[in-house]
Amino acid sequence: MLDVLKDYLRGKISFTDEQFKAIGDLYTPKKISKGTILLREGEVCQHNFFVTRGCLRSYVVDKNGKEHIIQFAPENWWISDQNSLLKQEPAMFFIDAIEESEVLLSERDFNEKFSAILPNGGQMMQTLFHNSFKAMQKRVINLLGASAEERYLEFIKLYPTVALRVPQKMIASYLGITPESLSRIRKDVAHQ
Amino acid sequence: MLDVLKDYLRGKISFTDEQFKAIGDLYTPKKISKGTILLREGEVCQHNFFVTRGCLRSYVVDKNGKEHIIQFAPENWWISDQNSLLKQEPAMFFIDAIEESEVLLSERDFNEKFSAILPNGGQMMQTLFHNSFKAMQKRVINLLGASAEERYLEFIKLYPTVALRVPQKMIASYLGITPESLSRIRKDVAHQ
DNA sequence: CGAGCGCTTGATTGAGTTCAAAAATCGTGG
DNA sequence: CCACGATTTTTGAACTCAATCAAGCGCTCG
Repeated sequence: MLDVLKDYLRGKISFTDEQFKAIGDLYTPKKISKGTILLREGEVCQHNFFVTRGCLRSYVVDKNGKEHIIQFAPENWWISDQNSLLKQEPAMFFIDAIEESEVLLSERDFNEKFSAILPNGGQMMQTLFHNSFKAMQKRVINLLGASAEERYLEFIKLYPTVALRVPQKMIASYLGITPESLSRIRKDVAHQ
Repeated sequence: MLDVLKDYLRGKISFTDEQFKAIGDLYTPKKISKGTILLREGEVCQHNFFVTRGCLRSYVVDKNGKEHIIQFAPENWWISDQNSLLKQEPAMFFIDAIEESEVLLSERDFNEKFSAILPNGGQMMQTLFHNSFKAMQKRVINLLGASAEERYLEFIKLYPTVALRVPQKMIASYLGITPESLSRIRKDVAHQ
């Protein structure tokens, strides 16, 4: 499982085998069976998850019991409730596995330890965080201005692999529409 | 104008008068007249703006020419295109003044200089950034799950002062609805 | 003081929801 | 490996919330 992480990091930052060994020690590998809930709303998040196989998601449950998916995390993505993890506040959302998955989990102090091993490690983590922020901004812009169909097309452009392996009702939940609407949109799109 | 910043910082971090003097030197005060555009989509953002008087906003213009407001920044708020500023990439949005305003503008290297003056300065800036991220997440959740009326009520709870001084069509633009709809929602809300 | 902008109100339209039921797919145990 | 039950997806019909189009009112500011 660590080799997935190694390949991922190669694209972001340079490091020696020794350094990577030290980084590997910051992670605990774990198999997660489909459906397992790793974090519940209200709990304090203790881990950051790097997904090496399968797929996780984060989501909220609204007052009517409806799920709204915030993020999908397939291979090479990380996921957690950043705010809860860093400030040790109650989490805003749930995290669970939507496929049989394998993750590398890291602790709250990961960032400091990572920076101690790799001088630009802090820089890199910050960049990743900025990217998340930018993605979230784009999503707001999309929700404000684009139709359901446009948002769907945007989604499959952005997450082509996720779009194929995830149940449609979850994509609908991510887009903020009903599964019925997504089904109809897909029919329209197929007939151009 | 610097005393507004001083009061603001007092609530976040402790510092001596000397330190504050050094911080003040990182900022350039500027009067901005209503309607002035400080950043355009596609430009590279060079400044972070801390608002000491008036109100700025950031917004995108979609393919149909419609504006969608991302953020309001009244007194004691900062605003910029973080991503553009830090990575020197083209900005995603516009920033302009919706009232006669006064701002303190800081350069790209502000964070390092600020950290050099105040040991926990970097920590503080990071916390502010995390808060922005959390706010953006909440907005996504709201857009996914709440009705226009619920979003409006949420808005006036979160920005009671902004709700009173900003034109309604801009609030509508922030909420992702038309001015007509907002007008009707307000009528409904008034009659309970 | 008039032109233009912002807000309101009304009538109509339309995108997406809800409810219901059938069709397709998945997963599990025998 | 098949069969059966459960879940997911599709389809249809009625409905609803918000958008669009259009007109009128009231400011303000030039």
